[in-house]
This record gives sequence, C-alpha cells and structure tokens, in this order.
Amino acid sequence: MEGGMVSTERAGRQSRVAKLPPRERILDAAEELFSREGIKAVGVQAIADRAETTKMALYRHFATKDALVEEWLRIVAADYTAAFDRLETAHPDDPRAQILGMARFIADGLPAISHRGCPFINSIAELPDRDHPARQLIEAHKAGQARRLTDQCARARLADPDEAAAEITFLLEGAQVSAQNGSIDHAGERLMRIVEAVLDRRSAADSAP
Amino acid sequence: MEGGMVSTERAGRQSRVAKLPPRERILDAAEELFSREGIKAVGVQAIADRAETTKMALYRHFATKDALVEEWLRIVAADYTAAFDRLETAHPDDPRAQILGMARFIADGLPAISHRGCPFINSIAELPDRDHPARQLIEAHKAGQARRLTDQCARARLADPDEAAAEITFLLEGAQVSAQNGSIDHAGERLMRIVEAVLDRRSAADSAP
DNA sequence: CTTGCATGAGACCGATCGGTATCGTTCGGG
DNA sequence: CCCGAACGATACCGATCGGTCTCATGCAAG
Repeated sequence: MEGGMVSTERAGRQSRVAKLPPRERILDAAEELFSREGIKAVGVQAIADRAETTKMALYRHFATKDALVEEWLRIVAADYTAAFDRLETAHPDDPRAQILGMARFIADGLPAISHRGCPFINSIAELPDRDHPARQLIEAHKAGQARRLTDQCARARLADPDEAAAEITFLLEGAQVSAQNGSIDHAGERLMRIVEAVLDRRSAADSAP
Repeated sequence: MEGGMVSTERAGRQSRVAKLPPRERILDAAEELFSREGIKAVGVQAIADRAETTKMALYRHFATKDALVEEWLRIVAADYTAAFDRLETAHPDDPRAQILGMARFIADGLPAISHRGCPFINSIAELPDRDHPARQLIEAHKAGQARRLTDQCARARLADPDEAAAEITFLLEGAQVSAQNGSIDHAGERLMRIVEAVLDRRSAADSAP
C-alpha cells in the first residue's frame, strides 16, 4: 500500500535509504531506539515499524526480544573494540598515544551521546540480573577493556599500572555520566586535559617528591 | 508524623515490623524495589504487595506512579545532601576533609550498591525525556552537588577549582559504574587513594615544575 | 453510640506487552 | 518456468501494565 517497492528496476534514488536486508534494518532500528529510549521502553512493534518491516520478520531473525538486545549490545561492543584495535595498530609502540586515543574517542563521542548516555551504562541499569546473557556480555566487554588498559599502562611504564588503569577508567566512565546528567560543562575538553595530566604525573620520573 | 504512634500503647509485638503508616511503608517498598530492579521493571502492584497494602492505598497517597518515582528520588537526593551537610558542619574550615569525606561516603557505599548501581545513574537511564520531572530533579541535584564541590575546591585553595571539581566528579561517578559492572576490583580503596593523590597534586605548591 | 474517614480486598477497564498463527505476495535459483 | 523460501500484513493470544471503582471493615473523635 504505502511507498514500498518504488522504481523496482533502475531504482534511481532508492525508495528511502537503499533498503538493506531486513535483518540489518532491524538491527539499525534497534540501535536507534534502544539507545535513545532504553530497552524496556521500546516494544518489538516499534522496532519493526521503524525498520519498515513487521514483527513476524523480526521473529524470523531473532528468537526473542532478549536475543535482539543481546545482538545489539554485541555489535556495540565490537564497534568499541574495533576502534581500540585501530588505535593500537596506528601507534604500535606508543602506549601513551593509545591511551590518549581512547580518551579522545570517548571525549569526541560525548556531545553525540550527551543526555542519551553510554549504551552500556544505560543498559546495565535495566539488567539487574547478573546472570542475564546481555549483562554478562557487557561485563565481559568491560573486563576486557580494563585488562587492555592495564596492559597499556604497564607498557607506558606508568608506576602501578593497575591503579593507573583504574583511575583512567573512572575518569572515562565518569565523564560519560556527567555529560549525560549535565552536571559538568565541556566534559570532553576537560576529560582530555585531565587524562593528559594523569599520564604526565604517573610517568616514571616523579615517584618521590 | 513518621516515627509517631509506635507502641500505641501495649501494642504487643506489632504484627510484623512495627508497621509504619501506609505512606511510609509504600516509600520503603518503592526504595527497595526501584533501586534493586529498576523503575520500569517494577509494577505498582508489586510495590503495594511488598508494602503489605493495596494498590488503592497507594493511589490515595500518590497521584500516579511517576509521582511516586519522583518522591522516591527526592528522598534519595535529600539523603545525600544531608550526608554532605553533616560533613560540612563536622569540618567547618577544612574543605579538604569535606571532599575526602564525600569520597569516603561514596567509597563506603560501593560494596552495598555493587552490581545494583547508583540510583541516579540507573534511573536517568530509564528517563530519556529531559522534561520529565524526575529527571529534572536528578539533574538539579547533580548540578547542586557540582556547585558545592567546586566551592569546596576553591576554599581548599586548589588551582583551577572548576577543573578539580570536574576531575573529582568524574572519579566518583566512574567508581560507581565500574563497581557496578565489575571491571575494577577494590574500587572503594582505589578511589580513596586516587582522590587523595589528586588533592595533593592540585594543592597550591606544585603549580610549575 | 454514631458519624466520618482512611484503609483493605478485589473486581474491573482499556491499552500494550512479547510472542504466535494464518495467509497472500514477491522473487531468485534450479 | 516454476517452486520454495522469505517477506509483508493482520489478526490473535494470554499476561500484565497503570489506573479506577465498589464495598466492607476497623477505628478514633464527636
């Protein structure tokens, strides 16, 4: 009835958005809606509508809503991991640049995320059950990131790499929630300056006064 | 109003828990369930059940579920504010002790909220609408805390009080989410050591190398 | 005692939830 | 060419949601 299948053939400028296969459209719609409204607040019908498909099609690709949530979070986590992979290959023997790249990555994302919040932090708030697969996925991802950061701190010759990694993790996570609740202005620029200072301070030189 | 009427007279050993008036029991139940399961995940019937009362009684005291949510968050915010008030009167002319007291307050709360998370951070994730009264309440509370912390940093003679307050805010918020998602062990002890170090470093003395 | 009122208990409402069943259409590969 | 799989639309299911209504009970002040 509505728009559908326009210009089947030459396709000119495809009906809307160069329709991807349904599964991808569903995941895109889920990304948009879950991150904007939250998991519980979004019904499968709304996702199907925004994906320009139907609930039935959704359930042909995902066994349950939880499975879709899990797949969405898996993709988000993979995106983050890929970004950090790129940073490591871009600065192979400069762990300091890798750490600052991570901070920059978060800082640059703050305006976009502002008032919407980090998908992991928001989602974990709606997943109080530690046994839920989606929550375990998030925790595994965060644990992996922490391990990675600790390793970078060690390679950067920072004193007490565990403590340094904890401090930087606190700063990155805290910047995201503070940007979300609006308590800190210019959180991105501040975050960068602070992380740089932490790195400088924890460098080998100044162990004792 | 509250404490009141315990042991009306003989009252024996009151049926269960020295039954408070229904309104207080409802707020206690809401506190327990909202902070453990999340706002959207808890129905009004469940709150009424846990409060050993009925849905009707609940709606006699609160116009809507949102109003109950708002009142709950108002109480939580007031508890935090009261704790910080106490710190200020306990150390009237020692802003450094006030700041460390705040950090200690958060650090001590980490094991309790571990895996459950900060009520504000969790709730804001379920309130994507910035115009929602409950969200505005949270944002106002956080803004007030930030102002207060900035003031303490200034009185502690820290260089760049805004930046110092931002750094400490990041650390406190980040410690809570990291404790929740389990990526950092011993988050409380680490937080205290890190905040102390930040305070030392930002003290007047070491402005230039 | 009697009046008044907050409570307790439970049926009830329309809406929406996650998930399923049915059926006609579309379309690409043998 | 045609057949089977995927897709779109829609109706439907039982459960639960926030919220309302009715009515019986308990209890305290007049």
